Parts: sequence; C-alpha cells; structure tokens
Amino acid sequence: MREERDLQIAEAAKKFTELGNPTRLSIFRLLVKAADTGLSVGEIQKELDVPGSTLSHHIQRLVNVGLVAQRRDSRTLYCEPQIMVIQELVTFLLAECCTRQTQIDPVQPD
Amino acid sequence: MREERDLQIAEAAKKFTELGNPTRLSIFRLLVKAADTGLSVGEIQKELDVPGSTLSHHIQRLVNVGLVAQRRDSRTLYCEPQIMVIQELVTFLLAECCTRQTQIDPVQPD
DNA sequence: TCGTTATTTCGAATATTCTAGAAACATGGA
DNA sequence: TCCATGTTTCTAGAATATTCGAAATAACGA
Repeated sequence: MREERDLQIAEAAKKFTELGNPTRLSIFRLLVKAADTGLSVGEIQKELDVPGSTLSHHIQRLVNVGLVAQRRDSRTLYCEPQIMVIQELVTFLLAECCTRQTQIDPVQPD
Repeated sequence: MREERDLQIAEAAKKFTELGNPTRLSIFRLLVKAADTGLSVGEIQKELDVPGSTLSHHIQRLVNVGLVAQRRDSRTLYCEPQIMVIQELVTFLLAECCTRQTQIDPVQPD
C-alpha cells in the first residue's frame, strides 16, 4: 500500500521530469498544437531546429513515459501527444485537495 | 516575441522539473491535501521522514518557482501550495490544442 | 542571558542529465 | 542492387541535481 503509493509518485515524477526540459516541453507543446494530425520526427525537427540525435533522444524519453505515442507510416514515424496522460497527472496531483484532517488523538477504549 | 515564448517555455519547464523529483512531488502532494490549512516544515518532515537539510532544500526550490508560498508564524514557517500556478501550467501546456494548421504555401501576388 | 525549538546554509561526494557529432540502421523507390 | 530519406544508436564531455551531516541562524520562553 505504501509501496504502491511510492510507485505512483515515482511514475508521476518521471512524467513531470520529462516535461521539465525546455526542448522536450517545446516538442510536447508543438505536438499538442497538432494533436489532431500528429507530426513526424522530421516535421518536428524542421520546426524546432534541434539536431536529429538530440531530438530522437528527447522523443524517446517522452515515449518511454507514455506522454507521446508513435505510429509508423512506411519510413515516416508520426508522434502524437497523449493528452489523457496529462489529465491523469493533474488529477493525481490535485484530486486529494484539502482532504487532510488534522490528526486527532483517538480516545482510548476501556 | 520568440524570446518571450522561449522565456515562457523555460519558466514552465522549471516548474515541471521541480515537480519531477519524487521527494518534492511528495511534499507538494502533501501540501495539496492540506491546502486549506497549510503545513509547517516540521509537520512535513514528520510525515515524510526526510532529513531536515534535504527537506529545506527541496521546499526552497518549490518556493523559488512559485509552486509553494510561505508564511511565518513566529518560529514556525507554514507552506501553502499555489494551486493556481498548476492550473496556469496546464493551460500553458494544453490551451493551443489542435490549433496548428498545416502550412499552405502562400500564393505569390503579381 | 541561556537554553530550546524551528529552520537554513555549507560543503562535498555521488549520480544523472544534456547535448550533439559520427556512424549505423531501416525502408522504400529507381 | 544501389541510392536517398528518415530516424536511431553510440560515445563522451560538460553541466546539474541529489543527498545529508555538521554547523549556523533566528525567534521565543524561562
């Protein structure tokens, strides 16, 4: 139960970390703008002017944590942002808002 | 205009980075649960069992990017999560969803 | 003033991330 | 088969982040 929560924390933290790099955040935001169509790696590269190896590395990381999905069309690899994952992340962050009760010492039963 | 966007990206990325460390994410989530009352540094320490110096460092970082605010009551320093900042962050991330038009070559005027 | 409580700063070892050039691979077309 | 296109892997140096013990500071109460 505690480990499960820790796991959830670790997973969520990983996702936030991936969004925490300016290059990756730019990639993700660009993908969000084109969420309806998706964008190929090459299109992203043209738009953001990042070396291919760097771009590939960052996209890989976004894919690894589930923030981006990929679909291949022959030689071209299309990327799509997983917007639901963001929504889940925000829920995880905020859902328990103000649920904490100040602990009251339990009355000892006799 | 480009620099402004880059600045925004950089600022948002910083905030995500701060949420990307498991210890800091735990601190923030704990604060969200107690958002109505706030929590002192000491209370956080009891709950999360993190050495004081580590905790102080992480709280400082959350404060630096505006994710947490502090208010002092004599010796005790209370921390409060800035939930609006999260909402702004999500808006920044998703607001432009599907707004990108595939660029169409402009017709040359004669 | 002195001790106590609450929190921060310092310092340093260890780990992780970022970046990009060069080379490799994979797919399809001529 | 050979070439071009699209993307990834390898490698490695430089930069940042993480962690925590020890010492310092700050605020109050006796």
